[in-house]
Amino acid sequence: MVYRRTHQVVKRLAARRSAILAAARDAAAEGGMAAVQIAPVAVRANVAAGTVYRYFPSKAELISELIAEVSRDELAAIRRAADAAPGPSSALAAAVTTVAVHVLSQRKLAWGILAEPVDVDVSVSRLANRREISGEIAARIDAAVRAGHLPAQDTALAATALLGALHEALVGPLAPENLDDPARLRDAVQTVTLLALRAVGVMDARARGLVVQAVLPAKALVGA
Amino acid sequence: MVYRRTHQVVKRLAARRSAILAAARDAAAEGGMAAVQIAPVAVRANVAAGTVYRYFPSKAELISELIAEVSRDELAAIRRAADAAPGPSSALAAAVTTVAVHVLSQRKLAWGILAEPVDVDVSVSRLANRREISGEIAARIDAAVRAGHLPAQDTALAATALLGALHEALVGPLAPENLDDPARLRDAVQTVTLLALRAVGVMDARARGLVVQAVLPAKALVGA
DNA sequence: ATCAGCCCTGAATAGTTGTTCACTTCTTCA
DNA sequence: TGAAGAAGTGAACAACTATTCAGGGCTGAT
Repeated sequence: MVYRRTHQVVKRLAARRSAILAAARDAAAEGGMAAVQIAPVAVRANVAAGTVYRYFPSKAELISELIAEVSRDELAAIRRAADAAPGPSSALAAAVTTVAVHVLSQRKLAWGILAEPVDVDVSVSRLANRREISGEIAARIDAAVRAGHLPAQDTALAATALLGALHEALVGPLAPENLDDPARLRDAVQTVTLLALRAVGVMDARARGLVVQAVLPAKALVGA
Repeated sequence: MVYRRTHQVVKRLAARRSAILAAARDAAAEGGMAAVQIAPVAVRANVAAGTVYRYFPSKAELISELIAEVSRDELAAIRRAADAAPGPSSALAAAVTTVAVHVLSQRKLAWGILAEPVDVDVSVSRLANRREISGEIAARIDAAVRAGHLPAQDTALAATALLGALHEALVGPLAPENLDDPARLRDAVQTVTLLALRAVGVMDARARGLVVQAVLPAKALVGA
């Protein structure tokens, strides 16, 4: 053989792969999953349509990786926030707030990742990622239950319901309008977090305190 | 003119229109909105593809009417259940339970109507219908607030969050599996209703009582 | 410098599905 | 019964996009 991949080439290939993924992400953030089409993505990434297929075997695979990437980031943020909290209830509040803030910071992208149309192959991948996030929330609820802060309950169902409430209230089509205004945004996050905590059984008064605690550190993320 | 529509013909036309809508509804119930394609719907309705266009100017229009029809039924059911309740809190509980039961009785259809892909024209219609249902729930929350049963809150946001929680927990991809089993189904409805009531500020103990009250009459609907 | 082998290109292909329309069939009424 | 007009048909058309592939260009060892 008279050709072998040089380190430089390997790096360029990796960069190109990232560029394609980033282009897909941008497209999704702008126009939802429907806007993630091979030709436009290729243009954004400065490659030809055919090149995309040298990096991803199919569009479904590309979208799956995109979803996995975004979900990974979100899960890590949730864990970080929750682990930094002083107790199980605070951790739950922090987790919920983190989801709310994340989802708000990229509404269109979140919508695409969470709910928009996709074919079956993608659904499988998406489902796995959502399960992980839901599982994380469920674990936090469970911890609070075991600590005696919450009544016993079906934590998996509760976690799913909480995520549904957050998503619908914040990024769904019925979500409030002016969420670009930081003050409104904070209000929305607080309101929804309060609802979520009460839903799993935190007393109203206590919930209000937890919300305030949780929203403070989360503010830093809003810019991100 | 030597031709005028006879009463019989008018009736036949109306029947055909209904048949097409029903075919679309069936298709959606079986395979989601993606399965609502002109050709298959036409076959189900025993007409040719072209005939569909004599009754609906476009696919978007057909789907919009389908959504409107289903939403109208749901809204009526919610109002009926809530109005029959003895007080504002019971009414809210009844409304929530009704949504839960309805959504469960036609999961695929509900999913399609609520969340699945559709083009812009349809989104507008869908949005209007969801707004109505959300508004109805908001009104019920508001009534309970005014009666002093609940803390003051952003009722519109709360209503949206509740609907999101219900949908995600009951028909979303993370929903529990064996909801065909009636016992499980009732458990799920109860659990989710409890979460919803607590979310808006009903005390745990009182919420449990309301749930039991609300689920009894709603049982009748499950078969429907 | 040279050439084997890989990467990239983008026009062509193929599959899907909404929509149209020339034609047929049916309904009404003189 | 016959003609006017409406309703129904379904094959053809059109638009959109994922995917392919034959050929051009670049990279790296000799």
